[in-house]
Amino acid sequence: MSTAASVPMFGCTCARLRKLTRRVTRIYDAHLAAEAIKVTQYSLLANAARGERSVSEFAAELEMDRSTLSRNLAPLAAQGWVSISVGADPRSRRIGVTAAGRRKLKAALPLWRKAQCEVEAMLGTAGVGALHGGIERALAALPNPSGKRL
Amino acid sequence: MSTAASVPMFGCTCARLRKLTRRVTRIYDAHLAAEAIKVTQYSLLANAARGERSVSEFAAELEMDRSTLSRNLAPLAAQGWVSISVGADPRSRRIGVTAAGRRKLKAALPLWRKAQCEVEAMLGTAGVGALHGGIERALAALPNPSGKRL
DNA sequence: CGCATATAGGTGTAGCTACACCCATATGCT
DNA sequence: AGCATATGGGTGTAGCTACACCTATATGCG
Repeated sequence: MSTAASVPMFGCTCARLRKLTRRVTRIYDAHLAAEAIKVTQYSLLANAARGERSVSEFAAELEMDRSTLSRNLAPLAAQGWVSISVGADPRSRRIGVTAAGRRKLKAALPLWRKAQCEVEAMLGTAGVGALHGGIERALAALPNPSGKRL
Repeated sequence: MSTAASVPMFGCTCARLRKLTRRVTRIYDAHLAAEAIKVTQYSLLANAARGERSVSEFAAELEMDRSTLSRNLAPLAAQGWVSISVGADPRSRRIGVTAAGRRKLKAALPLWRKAQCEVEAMLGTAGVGALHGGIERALAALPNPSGKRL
């Protein structure tokens, strides 16, 4: 019977997701504030630390618009945490982490860990498992919007 | 055994969540673009249609900063979709939907539905159930950051 | 009544996000 | 070589998000 069709069965998936994201982001940011870094920046920095890449490659991994990534990198570069150098193809840029960036990462790690633990504690082992399961499943199932090349 | 403690067990919950939110938001926005409205605005409008409320009440329900809500309402007011009138307490504002707002809502509903159905189809009945379950569970379990009153 | 405090909402500032479009360089084809 | 096209990245514009702080009005108490 496939329980009818998708309408008031649940609320708007997107809205629920955004609401949860707002909450979770606030929790992480509250912890990371002591190191004056936001969770979005921390994630970017941690990701950049996994190896030098071009803006496009980086953006593709994060599934973020290239222009968004460019802009998000700007404050990190301004702080001297990431390096942006010209690649072999002079149009391209190599995004990497600086020594200061690694130090920042190291300093922020325990704060990130506290946030992560706090969330997991509140959710409970089963809750966090269910949430991550749902997220991973969704990330695996949802392709990017049809023709769009972001 | 409680599978160790929260560190590399999963990636960063916040980052995963944000990534999924980016993807899902793009899908909804792509569909709603035909009516020149974003999913965030659609949600706000639909929510406003449930009855006139003050900015604070509205913000509390959405768990959104009052200032964020104020700003997000501005474009809707500019389009003439929501009304912002002075309440009994002259400091307060009553947020409501206009006739044009209801028309917009009506016009956008099928587009929203298409987006919702598309996501559900891609996730599958089980997938969407798991995701919503995880989200609802998390929303129920996570309090707002300690002392913060947003 | 008059003042201290609390509450409602907005501003300033800063960062995240994306689409449309642009410029520069690379690449492929003739 | 020369030109069409593709690719890498940035800008313009617009909206979402939140914290710190401000203003104005309401409320409570002596």
